[in-house]
Amino acid sequence: MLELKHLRTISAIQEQGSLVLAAEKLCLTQSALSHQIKEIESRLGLSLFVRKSRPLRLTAAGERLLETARTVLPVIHSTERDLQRFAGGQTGRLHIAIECHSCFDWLMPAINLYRNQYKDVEVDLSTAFNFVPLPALQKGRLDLVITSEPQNIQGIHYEALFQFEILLAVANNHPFTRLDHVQAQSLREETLITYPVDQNRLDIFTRFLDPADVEPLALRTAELSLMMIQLVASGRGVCALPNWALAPYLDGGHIKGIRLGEEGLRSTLYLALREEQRAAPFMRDFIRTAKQTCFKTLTGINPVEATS
Amino acid sequence: MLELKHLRTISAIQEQGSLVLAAEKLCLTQSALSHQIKEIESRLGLSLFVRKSRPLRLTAAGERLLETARTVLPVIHSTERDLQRFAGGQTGRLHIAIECHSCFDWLMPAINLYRNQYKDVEVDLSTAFNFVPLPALQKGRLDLVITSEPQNIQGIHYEALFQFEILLAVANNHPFTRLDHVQAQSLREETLITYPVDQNRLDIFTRFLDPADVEPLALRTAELSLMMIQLVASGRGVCALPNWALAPYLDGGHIKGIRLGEEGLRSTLYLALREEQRAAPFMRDFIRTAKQTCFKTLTGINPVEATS
DNA sequence: TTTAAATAGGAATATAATTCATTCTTTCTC
DNA sequence: GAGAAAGAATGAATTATATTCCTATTTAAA
Repeated sequence: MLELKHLRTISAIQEQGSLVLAAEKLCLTQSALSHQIKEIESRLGLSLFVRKSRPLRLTAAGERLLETARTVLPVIHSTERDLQRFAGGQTGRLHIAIECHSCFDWLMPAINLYRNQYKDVEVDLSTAFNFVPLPALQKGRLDLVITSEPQNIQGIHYEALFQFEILLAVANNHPFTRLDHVQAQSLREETLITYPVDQNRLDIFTRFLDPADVEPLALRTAELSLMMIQLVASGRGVCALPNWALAPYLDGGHIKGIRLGEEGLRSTLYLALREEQRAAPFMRDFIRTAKQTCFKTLTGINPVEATS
Repeated sequence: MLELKHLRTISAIQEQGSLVLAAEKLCLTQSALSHQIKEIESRLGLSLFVRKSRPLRLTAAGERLLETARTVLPVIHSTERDLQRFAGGQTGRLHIAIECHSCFDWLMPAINLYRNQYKDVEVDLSTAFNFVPLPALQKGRLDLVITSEPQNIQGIHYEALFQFEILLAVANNHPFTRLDHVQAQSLREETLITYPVDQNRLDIFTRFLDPADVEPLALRTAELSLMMIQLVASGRGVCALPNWALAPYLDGGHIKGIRLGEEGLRSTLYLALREEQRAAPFMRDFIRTAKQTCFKTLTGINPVEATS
């Protein structure tokens, strides 16, 4: 029934005082406005303007419509502006999922930095999934996934962050400290401490223990890497952590990091995102911020410039 | 660019979760919605929905648009409802002008009564004009004029209220009290008290003194009939007032009302309004209230049922 | 009363929205 | 994982709508 066109018209007429001027402002002919008003008036069954009067006067009903025009049109206008900012990639949404718990260490500072710059990008971080992250990313439920296992999914772009090695953290007085590296079999007699997540999401199982068909003597969980380190330092078990998560505690002298297997358990950490958002400024800037924060936060790691 | 159609569509899709259901709700085909979305998306240069997902998910831009839909659509809807009430004559505007100052006496109670019934009819009363009321009525600047001089103007309808006689109020001890009526010439020696308005708007001049080419000895003005009465009672002049405005004071015994001329200065008071508003409930009810209030407020007057 | 300027209206035109018929996707089920 | 079912996208034709052009009519000012 009512359309924005009518609000724009009544508003212009009221402003300009005549159909001729209003038409000019709206880039239409006087005739168009005349027809338009006649149409809406007959549809509503009332008059919006008092004829036989110049400048055109609004009736009570016309005033009511004008009031609505004055409240609605600015809302529409600012919506259009906002949408254009979305289109220009000036703003957007960042629903982030991490597969790697230790990533909190650098991700949080990165998010905080980024928020200063893009105040109205909605940043949201989730760790507990009841869904697999990469398909969720593809379908737009997520916008960014931090993963060390890129899968070849259509429309997903991976941005390499850095390479790292997963080390086995052991107490300073642990017999392993005399070895150059440990074999999977050696863990049969150890208590393994992990994050409280499914085993198939932990590299130590999927890439080290499972291939050798080894199960540790016992398992226990801890929420934070700091808690794991403390347990390890007091000799209550061993745990697998990325070298950069371990680094700050090695200096303390209570724990040591041992290579897992002859080759070491090496990985690259990636930011996964939808191809279509790759070029958007709000996304590019997040990627840049994330990379910079990694350099600053993590010492002793190997930055990667290449992109897969 | 944006149209209400788009807001209605995005809102329906979000509500129903699919194009098929949304189309049904909007009484359109699924194809229409699909085309519509495609069109606005390409015009904006962004996606509103994430494809490859069911139920359809909004993108960040889509959410922004939905937010606008949720604020704007209810406003539009209530505007449409209000306009339909205008069309049904349930509400409107009453800008009233009176040519007869004494009419305050019954008009004010009438307006107060009416306001209880029609809370959102905007009632406005003006007495001081820089314009002539009847043309202003015709052009919609006024909606109701109370006059005793109907003019034959196209599109104006007159509703007769009551007949009255203008009497000359004189002090109880005035020599005129012995006469059945006074001639215009008799006023040559009197001080005439009037409302402070132009003489050609006062019947005592236009219909009594001017035709006889008589000017009173002196003129003075008073704002309210009560003040005039007090001046008259204390012998400081005479004044012409409608019989009904005079009636309450005649009982007090301080003043008397004398007929002006042999025939008396008789008039009928009319409500003038635009023909097109004649049938509107809010107008009909005002006319009814006005008539009833006249009956109640004014004693000793002659009600008129006929309509010119 | 005349004149200049504005609005109203009819008919033709141009534009835009909708449908129909169909194809392509996604999701669900076995 | 294949097949079925439901939903979404698309192209072309159709329909509906809005706009223009041209002109008649009306209004306000000289």
